[in-house]
Amino acid sequence: MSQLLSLRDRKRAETWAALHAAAARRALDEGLEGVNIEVVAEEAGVSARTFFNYFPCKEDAVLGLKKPSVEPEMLAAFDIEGDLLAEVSRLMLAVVRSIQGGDDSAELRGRIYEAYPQLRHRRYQYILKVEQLVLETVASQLAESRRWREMPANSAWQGHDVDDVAFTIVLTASTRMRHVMQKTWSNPTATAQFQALDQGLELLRDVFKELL
Amino acid sequence: MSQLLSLRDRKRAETWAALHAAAARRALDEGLEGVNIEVVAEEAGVSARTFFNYFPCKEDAVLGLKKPSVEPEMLAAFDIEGDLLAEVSRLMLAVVRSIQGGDDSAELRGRIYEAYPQLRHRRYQYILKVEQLVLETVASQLAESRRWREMPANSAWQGHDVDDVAFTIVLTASTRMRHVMQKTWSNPTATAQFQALDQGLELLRDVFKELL
DNA sequence: TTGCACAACTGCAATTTTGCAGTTGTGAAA
DNA sequence: TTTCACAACTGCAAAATTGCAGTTGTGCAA
Repeated sequence: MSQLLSLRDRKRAETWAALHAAAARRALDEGLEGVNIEVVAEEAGVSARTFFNYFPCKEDAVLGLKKPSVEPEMLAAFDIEGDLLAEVSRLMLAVVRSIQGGDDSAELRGRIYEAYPQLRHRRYQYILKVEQLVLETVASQLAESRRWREMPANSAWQGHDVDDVAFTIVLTASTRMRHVMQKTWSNPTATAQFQALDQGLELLRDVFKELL
Repeated sequence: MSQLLSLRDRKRAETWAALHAAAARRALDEGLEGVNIEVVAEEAGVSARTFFNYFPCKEDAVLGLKKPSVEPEMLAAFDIEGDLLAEVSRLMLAVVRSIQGGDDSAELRGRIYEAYPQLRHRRYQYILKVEQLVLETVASQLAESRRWREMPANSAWQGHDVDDVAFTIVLTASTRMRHVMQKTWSNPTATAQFQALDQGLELLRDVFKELL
C-alpha cells in the first residue's frame, strides 16, 4: 500500500479538519459569537491549547485558512519572460487560493462570507503576506531574467532599481487580487476567480490608458 | 480666553498622550514585551479597562495611532478634475499621515519602527482602512465629475462601472502609500514622504510604460 | 527491533481583549 | 442656575491568546 501521508501527517490533517468543521458549523448555526474555543476544541477531541497550535484565531478556524506558501507547481507555471502583469497576478491568485479549501467547499465559504462580511478583512490581511512571498520570487527571478539583463537602452525601466520594479509589479497584481475577491465572495471557484482576474486586468489597462 | 478645546476634550487628549507616552517609553526602554497594559494604565493614572477605550491594542499605544478619517481640509485640497493618480495619492498620504503624530515626533517613531519592524504590519493594516474611506470619497466625486459625465465616446473608460474605475485608482494609489512607507520608515517627515510619493508615481509610470 | 530525536498534545499561569452594568462629572439647554 | 443626557471611567467576569515546561507517541536510523 502506498502511503500518501504518514500516520502522523494523517492524524494532523484529521485534527485540522475536525477543528475547522466544528468551528464552521457552529458559526453557521449560532453566529460568530457562538464559536467558543473550548467547545470547538472539545468537539474535535483536543484541548483548547491545541486549538492554537492549528489556528492563530477563531476566524481562521471558521474559514479554514492555512498559511500561504508558494508551491513548486505554481513556480513551474510561472514565466518571468511572459506577460508580467498576467503572470504575476496568476501566481498570486494561485497562492491566495491555496490557503483555503478547493472548489468542493466553495459554496459553503461563499455563504459564510455573505453572512459575516467582517471576515473578509482576514482574507485581505493574508494577501499582505502573500505579497511578501511572491515579491521574493519575482524580485530574484526578474533580476536574473533576460528582459532585465538585456534591457534595451531606451527602456523606461533604465535607471530604476530592480527591487523597486518588482515591488511595483507585485503590488499592482495584489490590487487585482482584491478586485477578484470583491467580485467573487459569493462564488469563490477557480473558474469564477480566474475569469474575474482577466476582467480585472482588462479594467486596469483601460483605466491606465487614460491616466498615464 | 478662547477655549480651543472643552475641558472634557482636553482631559481626553491628556489621557491619550499619557498612555501613548508611557507605552512608547517602556517599549524603547524594555522592549515590546516589556509593555504591560496594567503598568501603562497605572502610569497614566487610569484603569486597565480605560486603556482599551483609547487603544484597541498595545501596538497602537506604542505607536500612538489614531483612527483614520478624511478631514475637511484634506477634501478642500483634493481636485477630482486634476491629475487623478497624483490627487488621490496625495489625499491618501494626507489621511495616512494624520493617524500619527506630526513631524515633531517623526524621529522618535523612526527609531521605534527601526527597532521593531513587526510594528510595520500594523501600519499596513491601517492603510486598508484608509482605502475604504478614500474610496467612498473618490467614487462619489468621480461619478459627479466632468471627466466622467462628459467622457468622450472614444475613452477607454467607456463601458466600465464608475465604482470599478474608482476602486482601481484608489488601490493603485494605495500601492504608492506602501512604497512611501517602505522608503521612509526611518524618516517619516512630511517632506520625505511627499517626495517619496512623487518618486513612486514616477516609478509607476515608467514600469507601466513597458507593461501596458 | 531498539532507541533516540522530535513533533504533537497537554495543563497551567499570565496577559490581553471584550462585554456589561453601574458611577461620576461635563456640556448644554431651559 | 438647575437639570438632564451622555461621555468617560470603572470593576468585574468571561473569553481569547501566548509562553513555558512536561508527557506521549511517531518516524527513522542503527
